[in-house]
Amino acid sequence: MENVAIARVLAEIGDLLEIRGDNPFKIRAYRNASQVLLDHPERVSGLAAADLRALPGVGKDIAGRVTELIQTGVSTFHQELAAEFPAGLLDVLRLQGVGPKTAALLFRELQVGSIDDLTRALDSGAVRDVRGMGAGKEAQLRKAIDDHQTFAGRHLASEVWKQAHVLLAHLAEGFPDATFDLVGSLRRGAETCGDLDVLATNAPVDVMAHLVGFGRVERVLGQGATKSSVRLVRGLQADLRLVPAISRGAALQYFTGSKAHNIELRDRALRQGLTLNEYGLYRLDDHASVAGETEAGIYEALGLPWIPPELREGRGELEAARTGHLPTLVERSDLRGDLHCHTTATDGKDSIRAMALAARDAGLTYLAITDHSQALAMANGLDEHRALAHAAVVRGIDDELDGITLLTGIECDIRADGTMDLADDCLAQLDVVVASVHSQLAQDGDRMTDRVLRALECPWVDILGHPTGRMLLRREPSGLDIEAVVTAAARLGVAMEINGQPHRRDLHDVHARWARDRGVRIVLSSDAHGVGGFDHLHWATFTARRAGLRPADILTCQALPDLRASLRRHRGAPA
DNA sequence: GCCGTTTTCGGCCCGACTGTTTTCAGTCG
Repeated sequence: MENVAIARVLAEIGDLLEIRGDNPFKIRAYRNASQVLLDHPERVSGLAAADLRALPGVGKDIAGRVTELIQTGVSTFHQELAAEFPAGLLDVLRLQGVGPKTAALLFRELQVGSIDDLTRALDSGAVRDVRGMGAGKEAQLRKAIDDHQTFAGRHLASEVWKQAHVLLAHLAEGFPDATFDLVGSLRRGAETCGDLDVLATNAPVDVMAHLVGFGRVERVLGQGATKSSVRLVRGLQADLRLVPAISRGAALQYFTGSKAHNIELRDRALRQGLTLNEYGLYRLDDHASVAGETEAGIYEALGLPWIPPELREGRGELEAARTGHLPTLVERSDLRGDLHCHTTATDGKDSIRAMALAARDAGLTYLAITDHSQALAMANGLDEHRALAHAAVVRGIDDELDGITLLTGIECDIRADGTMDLADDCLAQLDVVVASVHSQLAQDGDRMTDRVLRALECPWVDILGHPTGRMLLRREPSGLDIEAVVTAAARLGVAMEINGQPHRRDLHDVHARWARDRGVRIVLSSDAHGVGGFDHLHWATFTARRAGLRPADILTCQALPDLRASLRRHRGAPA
């Protein structure tokens, strides 16, 4: 059983307990444990009972439920809870403005068990007659159902980033002396965002009216003196918070999150006789302010170094900070080269020369040209003959360029049976080979794993490209057994890619951290298909930072001579 | 239900906005 499946059951237990009105701390315990399993890189079903218990937030009871799930595929506790309420009530719970009390009330008074039931109840006028409801609540529920149908789901971080900067420009135009900071999951470098969070300081209350007047606002969800929410075009919710300048550090900390990180940090504050909110850090006894103007000051007052936002996910970063084990994370400026891009020879939009100059402008000192191989006929993939001719052209252009070195290469398809799409003697004549799966992604897990393991055995494969094949918000990862692949890659000296295309971000941060810990060397790649594509390295860097990677963990942070020597073809398998 | 540099029992993060309730509960982030 996969971790995500176990985590889903635990989370649902939390939801059902909440509708039942159970102990809120018990509900939190199930949700905590769910998140812990989701973040855990190893398959929990393979853990010994003692190791399961050792996971933070997993105690005797939850460990028992997880063990039952692994052994029988179901949890009797979960089934008993689920039998108390219709399954569709959980959809009602997830509507904006509907919490456990409202869901339980609607079920109890009106037998609402699904969103369809709720729609009927609204149409019949029954909802407004329930005590505690009214015409306002009725309208709110109608809007929530409307939004649920139109705007279900999350948004790709790169899309949110674009909208964020248009919004920031609008805000700054109205209030040039104010400071606006992007916070929330976007600042933490997340892959997708549920909403867009902006913090304002040194601004008057009028900034809220200015937000509401923004041309891209479709609907105002709430407007107050310090907090407003709007729905922008494409369904993205934006929240603006206003605090005094003296509280900017505390507010940055607070609104950057994550929730799990903040809860842990507040807990730490309480144990030190302090209380932390978005305005500052205060002593519990006399409410004297201890810190608040800067974010680093908050952490410092709690006896910790400043923690980079990308690490604030409640995955042990506070303990690492306390004991002086925070890594010095890689930065975009540490990247010296890129080993994955495409040109007009296949499905890229720009020439070899244009790509080289763009890479140089992006601060890189080397670039591998890795067009597709013949299996990708749609992309005009290269056969052996064309691949070698293309390499000769790349070498010729390299001779004419200053300030950047071009490497020859290929992104070679891994065929469905695990053989490489180009002959060994062709691959051997190139500087670098990225091996990737592009077809038959729906293969079952065992076949996909065997396929990739076989490809890694090819001695000319230097890098495994976008290992799981996932497309965020579009396509699930393949059934690949990532543990088996990581183990093989470490043994064989094959590097694994963090592909920076905003839809891929593949490897995922949890897997990247795990691969690094097992001795796999990581490569950050743009997979650029045009001169603008080198921006993707920012997203690859975000993922690497979330994984806790340092420059020393990443091959493409090395200068070219060292990089060459580190590639598998020159280094072979580690001893 | 989990957990312990005060604790194996008694805690468990904190504040803003909305709608309806005339003093606050529910929801959200």
